[in-house]
Amino acid sequence: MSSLDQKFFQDTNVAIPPATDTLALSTAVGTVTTHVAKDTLFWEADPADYIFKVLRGTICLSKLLPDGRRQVARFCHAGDLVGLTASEDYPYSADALTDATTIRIRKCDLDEEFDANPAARESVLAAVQEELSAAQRQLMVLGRKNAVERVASFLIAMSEQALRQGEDGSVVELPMTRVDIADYLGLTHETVCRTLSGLKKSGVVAISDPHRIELLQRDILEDIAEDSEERRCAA
Amino acid sequence: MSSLDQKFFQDTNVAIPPATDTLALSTAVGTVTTHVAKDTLFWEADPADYIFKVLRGTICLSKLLPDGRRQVARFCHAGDLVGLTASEDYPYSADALTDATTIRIRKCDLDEEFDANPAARESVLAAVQEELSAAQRQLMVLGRKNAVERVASFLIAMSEQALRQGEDGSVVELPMTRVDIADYLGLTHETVCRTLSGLKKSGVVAISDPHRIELLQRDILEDIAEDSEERRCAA
DNA sequence: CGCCTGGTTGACCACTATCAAGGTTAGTGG
DNA sequence: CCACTAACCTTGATAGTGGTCAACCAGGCG
Repeated sequence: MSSLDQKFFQDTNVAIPPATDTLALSTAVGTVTTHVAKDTLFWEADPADYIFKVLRGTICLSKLLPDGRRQVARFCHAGDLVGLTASEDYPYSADALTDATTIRIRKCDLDEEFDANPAARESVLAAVQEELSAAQRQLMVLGRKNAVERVASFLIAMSEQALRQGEDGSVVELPMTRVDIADYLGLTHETVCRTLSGLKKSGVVAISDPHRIELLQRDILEDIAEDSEERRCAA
Repeated sequence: MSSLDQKFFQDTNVAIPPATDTLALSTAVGTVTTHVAKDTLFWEADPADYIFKVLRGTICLSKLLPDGRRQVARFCHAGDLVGLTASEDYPYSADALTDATTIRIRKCDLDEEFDANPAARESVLAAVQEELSAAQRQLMVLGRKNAVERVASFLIAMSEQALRQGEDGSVVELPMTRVDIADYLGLTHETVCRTLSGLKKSGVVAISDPHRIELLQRDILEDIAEDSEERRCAA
């Protein structure tokens, strides 16, 4: 087993939450792959021959309607698996938002790995369950929350992601554009801008650079995200 | 192995799609449980000690915000697994919309089954992947589709469900109320009513009974659901 | 330097939520 | 059997949130 092989299934960053950790896997064959920003790893409806494990960078998973409307299903960070699906074809496109490194593994090789190492399937099952759980939380965001609540939920989630990476959760780096955020939150980029400006004006966040947001009052942001009497505070 | 045990992992209805089929499992211990309409199988945040396999009836999975706003994550039918989660607690409540029968199995027993029968985990992984894929499709519905498109998508999905059960897909039985549909589609029940009335007026569907909808022009409904120039046809 | 992409803000308006009323059906008790 | 009640469904009038359209700004790059 080469060191590359090992790497696919080991923790690849500071801290990966247990549920998305594929540590238990051990002998699969993968290829380290680098992507520059705006690279497409694969397109929606392409045959799903490979899965990717993100080592570094941010990957954006999105779907399109025939008329061009776009929905971002997920932003993937170090430790996340991309492209694992039961179907023949990818159900979404995957684009690198930043320069990124992944380990790419053929799906059939993964199946072999599963046969050789049942614990591998266990850890992948846990990862998919966690992904499902996140998708269901996002259903609540898209179905029932208003614009401020959506943006607040997003900022809190990004902050928690930063914390998991060992960073300080009080500052959130946003590798994606306002359009990406809007397509993730089911809003327009204008509404995302306006809402962020509102939060800034009310002192809940500070925005020096568009891609760097400081959470000045995290507790209020959490109240806004979760429901909150306080959600009118930041209009 | 009792016949009850067998039953948990076998096809329990006319036709269950491969991806959600848990046929491969064979020796787990489950208990047949009956529920009357409006029964709650479990509440959001209860300890997730059991999973359920639906044999008959419709189960509604939903989440609440503190202020009472509700989002339905999924309607479960015969063959579906309910309550399978990586977390300690259920991430949603499960209510029976109709009288229903399930097989209930302790999570720890399922884990034992997995150890004894690795193929079991494989089939469960496929089921969870299918569920994830459905959730991601629903993200597009909630994030990017308007009212008519959402309702059309829902009717088509229910029709496909009926087809999988061996029924005629041209008539859709809706066991849920307008409020349930609204909470699933991120709309209000008034908007659901109005939209259905619009589709009825334009001749796309017929609604004799509120819970029985006939798809008179399935092709148009599909066009509306998918994007469509035609989506103005039914306002 | 000029173009292009991305971000921000404003004016206006449409879609859907909200509020309200009335209708229908099923279940319950007299 | 019928009256009463309570869900549930439907439709109408009004209002508000967020979308659309438009303009302008800032930064990066050819």
